[in-house]
Amino acid sequence: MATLLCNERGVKLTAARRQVLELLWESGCPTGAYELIETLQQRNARPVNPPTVYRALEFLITQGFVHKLESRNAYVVCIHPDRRHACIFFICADCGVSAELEDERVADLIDEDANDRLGFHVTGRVVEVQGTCRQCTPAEP
Amino acid sequence: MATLLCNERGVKLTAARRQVLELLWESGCPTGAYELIETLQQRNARPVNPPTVYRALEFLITQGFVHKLESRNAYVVCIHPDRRHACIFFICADCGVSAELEDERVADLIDEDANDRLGFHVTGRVVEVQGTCRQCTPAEP
DNA sequence: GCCGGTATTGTTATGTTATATCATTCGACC
DNA sequence: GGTCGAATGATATAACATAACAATACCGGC
Ligand SMILES: [Zn+2]
Ligand SMILES: [Zn+2]
Ligand SMILES: [Zn+2]
Ligand SMILES: [Zn+2]
Repeated sequence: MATLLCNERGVKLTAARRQVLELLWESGCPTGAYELIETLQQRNARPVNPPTVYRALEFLITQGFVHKLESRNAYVVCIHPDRRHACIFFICADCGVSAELEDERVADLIDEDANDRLGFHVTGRVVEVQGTCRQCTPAEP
Repeated sequence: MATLLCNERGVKLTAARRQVLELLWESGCPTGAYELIETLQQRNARPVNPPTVYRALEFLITQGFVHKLESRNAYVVCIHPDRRHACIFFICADCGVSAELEDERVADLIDEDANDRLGFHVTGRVVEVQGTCRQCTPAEP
């Protein structure tokens, strides 16, 4: 999947990059860079330095395979890396999972505010919601 | 202003806290914690350690006088600290200024998505927009 | 005024996240 | 096989943030 997209785009999903992406898939949760470093280290049975992982993350983010959760300093796989999208992250403060949702309406409102009220030219949006997921929210009485 | 609100709320705007708030007001821009530390150090002509500033920031954020910009690791004064509000930050990548805008509609859409699509209980929202402000955006031809 | 408890600040150390820099290796192409 | 640019390795350090405990300030009751 990511391999295909990389081929199409003429960029290389090298071993290091693929490994980081796999780790994030397996984790399923937003994961910190240093946690990735540790896991990689164990798997490869040799030292992995921060730049290795940060460079891989930079690539994966640029290619749209991974998002950074700014409010957590954590990284998570994108659920639809094949197209540009305006997404919202819902991050559970209890169990740590995050859910990515697409909602053009939010992006449109933001862009509208930017244009009409500020004359601001939008290049990117960070929308991250804190709270508790369904599993971690006790049912209403 | 902040002094009044603190009195109402029965909390103290001590010297350290007031100084940090003043610095942020003067700066007018999102400012990093370590920049605040340096400036404080110079003004007071004595060493200022990180916990001093981080504790002040924590207080100011709790009281709603200051916001943290997660995507910048920077802190900025709130433009309407007297009431709870759902705000959006527009951050210029060029000159660094940020504009805070209130828009309930965005918050409502987010909450709607959270409820209807995820069963997610929202406790907080981070909405930060990257781009260029009016001054830094060349006029259309 | 003094005492005792609580909030705040000082101090030191350390944890966590991220990047700069330069050397080395890899891989495609000629 | 030699050349060039991309990618990785390796070391160091920058930037951001908190833990832990000691010292001090503040405020009530006495
Ligand atoms: Zn995505
Ligand atoms: Zn949860
Ligand atoms: Zn505000
Ligand atoms: Zn600007």
